[in-house]
Amino acid sequence: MPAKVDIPRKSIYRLSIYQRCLQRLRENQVDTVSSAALAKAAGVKSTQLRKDLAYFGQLGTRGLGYNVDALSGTIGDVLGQNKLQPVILVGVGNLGSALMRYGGFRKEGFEIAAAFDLAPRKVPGVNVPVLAMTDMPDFIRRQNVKMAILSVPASSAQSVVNEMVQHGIQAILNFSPTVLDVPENVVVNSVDLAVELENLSYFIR
Amino acid sequence: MPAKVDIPRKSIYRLSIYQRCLQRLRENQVDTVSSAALAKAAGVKSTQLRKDLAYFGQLGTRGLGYNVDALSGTIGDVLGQNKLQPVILVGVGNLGSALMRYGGFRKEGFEIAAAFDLAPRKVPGVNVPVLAMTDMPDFIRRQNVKMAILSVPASSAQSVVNEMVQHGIQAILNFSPTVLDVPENVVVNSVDLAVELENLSYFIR
DNA sequence: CTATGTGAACTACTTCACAGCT
DNA sequence: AGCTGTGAAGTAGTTCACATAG
Repeated sequence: MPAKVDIPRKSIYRLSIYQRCLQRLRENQVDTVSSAALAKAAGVKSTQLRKDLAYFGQLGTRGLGYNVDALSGTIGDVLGQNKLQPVILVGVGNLGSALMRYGGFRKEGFEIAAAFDLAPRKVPGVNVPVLAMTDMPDFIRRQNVKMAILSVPASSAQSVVNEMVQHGIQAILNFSPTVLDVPENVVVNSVDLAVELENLSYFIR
Repeated sequence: MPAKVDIPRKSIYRLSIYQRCLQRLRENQVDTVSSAALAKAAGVKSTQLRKDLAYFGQLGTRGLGYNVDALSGTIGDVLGQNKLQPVILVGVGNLGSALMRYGGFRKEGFEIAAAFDLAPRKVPGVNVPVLAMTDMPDFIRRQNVKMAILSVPASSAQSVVNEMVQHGIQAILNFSPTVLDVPENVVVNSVDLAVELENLSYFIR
């Protein structure tokens, strides 16, 4: 795989969007698509799409466009979708249990291998074990889990993160409304609902 | 209020973070804070914080720092937090009902005024009316609602958006995994769980 | 003639360096 | 002396313009 260092994070985000559009094309038996058409579906400019894809080699055919299957496969490799990636979820509250019930992850190559909570109890209708927080370190090591979804209250987020990271978690999707402090080699994406709403609120007059 | 046109969107996001940190300072009876200290808490560089704040005037005192109450008030004004902003939520599934139960919105100045679903039924433990989709247009107009949270399946997202926008919604927080097409004057922030995970997946080796 | 790939130009954002108040 | 505010410099990301391949 090519060097990851100087590919913009925003390009990576867009690859996911392209991938979704390609999936739809595939379902519709389309086998070739131009940058213009795919860009339209993804809501970006065609030059941007071509730049994004060019980071990963010459993926298209001049005069013709991109092969849907091949492009989708390449993007899947880049995003690590092509092998099921185990993820743990920590904090089985309102949001946590809703996320456990959300089926969309598996389709995109992720599997919630287990959930953890201080007061573990089964989430109805979901086939994921809910374990005690004290079982987390062991689970991470044994199953070699690298990714975690964090949906605990803000007050305990940092301490949970410290423990996760210490036992091998390298990437965290954070839903707690707080700024997390992590080592250089750990990636955090934060989804902060209040921040998103406030941002919208600013842009309405 | 000053012209919104050339203030970077990222600055607005950061204002929300600063606001949270200020709130904590306020709880601890701190009344003055330096850009260095606040920036540290927010996880940004102090120059960036000062630039962000400078868009809204001279808010600090040279040699001293920023008054916590005053700064928090100004940011609240900018973000429209100082009057309770009504929001509707459309799509009362797993995620939708979890969002309804999430208490954090009100604290930040937002109130879920009503929720809408094709098959409306009360969400236990929440004091928000759940109404039929057909009631939405009227509700938006009568209550003059400008903001919406969208948590419907991808397949119906665009048509719901079209209807919302037609009746006056100006800002949408979108949880559906799809690209929305909206008029120029409508703002959309999308939170796409699969995209966030894929992005993390890319950055772990 | 069509559509990709890409250096060059441009735009947006961040950081620096330091002037200006208190 | 201490800390903010800000033009200037630097960096990152986007768009343009066009050479290149089918």
